[in-house]
Amino acid sequence: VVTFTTVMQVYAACGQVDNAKSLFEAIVGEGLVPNLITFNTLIGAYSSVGMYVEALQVFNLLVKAGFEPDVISYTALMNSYSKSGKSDEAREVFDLMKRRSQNPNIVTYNTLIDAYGSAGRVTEALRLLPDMDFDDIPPNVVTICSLIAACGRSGQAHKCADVLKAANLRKIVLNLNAYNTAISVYMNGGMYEEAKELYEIMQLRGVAPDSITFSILIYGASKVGDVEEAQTLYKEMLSVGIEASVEAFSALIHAYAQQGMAAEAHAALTEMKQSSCPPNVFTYTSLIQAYRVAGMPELAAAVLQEMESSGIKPDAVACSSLFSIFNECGKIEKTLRLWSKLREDLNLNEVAYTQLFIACSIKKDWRTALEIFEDMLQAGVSPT
RNA sequence: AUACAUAAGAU
Repeated sequence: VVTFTTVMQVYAACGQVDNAKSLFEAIVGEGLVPNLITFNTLIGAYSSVGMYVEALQVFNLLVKAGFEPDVISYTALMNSYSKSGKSDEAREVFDLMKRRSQNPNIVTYNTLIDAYGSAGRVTEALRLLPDMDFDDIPPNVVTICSLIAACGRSGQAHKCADVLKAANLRKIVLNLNAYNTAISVYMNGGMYEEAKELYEIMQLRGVAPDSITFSILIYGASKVGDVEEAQTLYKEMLSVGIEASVEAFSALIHAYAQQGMAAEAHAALTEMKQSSCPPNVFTYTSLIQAYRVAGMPELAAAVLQEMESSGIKPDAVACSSLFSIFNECGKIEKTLRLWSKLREDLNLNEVAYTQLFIACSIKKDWRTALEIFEDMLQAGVSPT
């Protein structure tokens, strides 16, 4: 059973939920008896992809098999709700476990905080800090990082300061991820000064920035249209001995794109290939954007060819970008052709679908619009 | 052997 459970965990770790489930069934088929850890592993597999219905089924199965759910069972179930934005349901499980006198631990609290945070409910998330103190469960760096991220998701970057203060007060040492998250939240909230200040502070505290830190700073500069600053930061990164990365290059290309500096964007792409930093879908999406802003839709379309030849599949964002370019220059057929080509193995999002509807409405092709609409509903994308 | 956070691209 231990062996099987270990393998299940491997499937879960690579998001292969179906295989994890099959393995569970195989265990039972072999006449073996799954133990509590086996059940918990399967709940965890479902929870990581937000399949809360299935997670709950396994939870109930566990009880039916005569086990008492432990703190991990409850926490994993909470996480399945959290991942689908169902913070109230996560809270219910939390309350339930308390009523059954199972004590929440730090992970349980962090999961609940993240459930609120993912749902954009920072206030509720922050309110849990005193509860943790009351329960004698000191918050840790994960707690802080979740709260910081929550500030960003709810568009309240200014509340980050409170979280950082709370961390200081409790002598919680922030790690690189926590700093990066906070800097990024400040950047996205337009609080450039605070972001820069935190960048200084992290170094004072002995946390060395990495290429992600610099990418965040570069994106921040590109956000305010400061290409020079973006370039300076990029050079600074290299000068402190941090290797160029896809992330940093992509950030730089994004900065060029915002200004329609297509030549520079393309030059950066060439350079990254030479420095053995293979471009990813983020890089290409920014490059497409560069051509778009520069008013060169043909070259934007050509990026798609290059993606194909380098084996990078366009995702929903890349497609929506291309769709809107085609729509803008009246190449409606191209939009629809790309869709029919990719519809089999691509999950579009609401932005991409909207561009498809725009294409149909320009063409007054209501039949196709309806077809796309049905496709959208089947894909589980709800209209906005 | 099982549960938690962690930047960036399109409208």
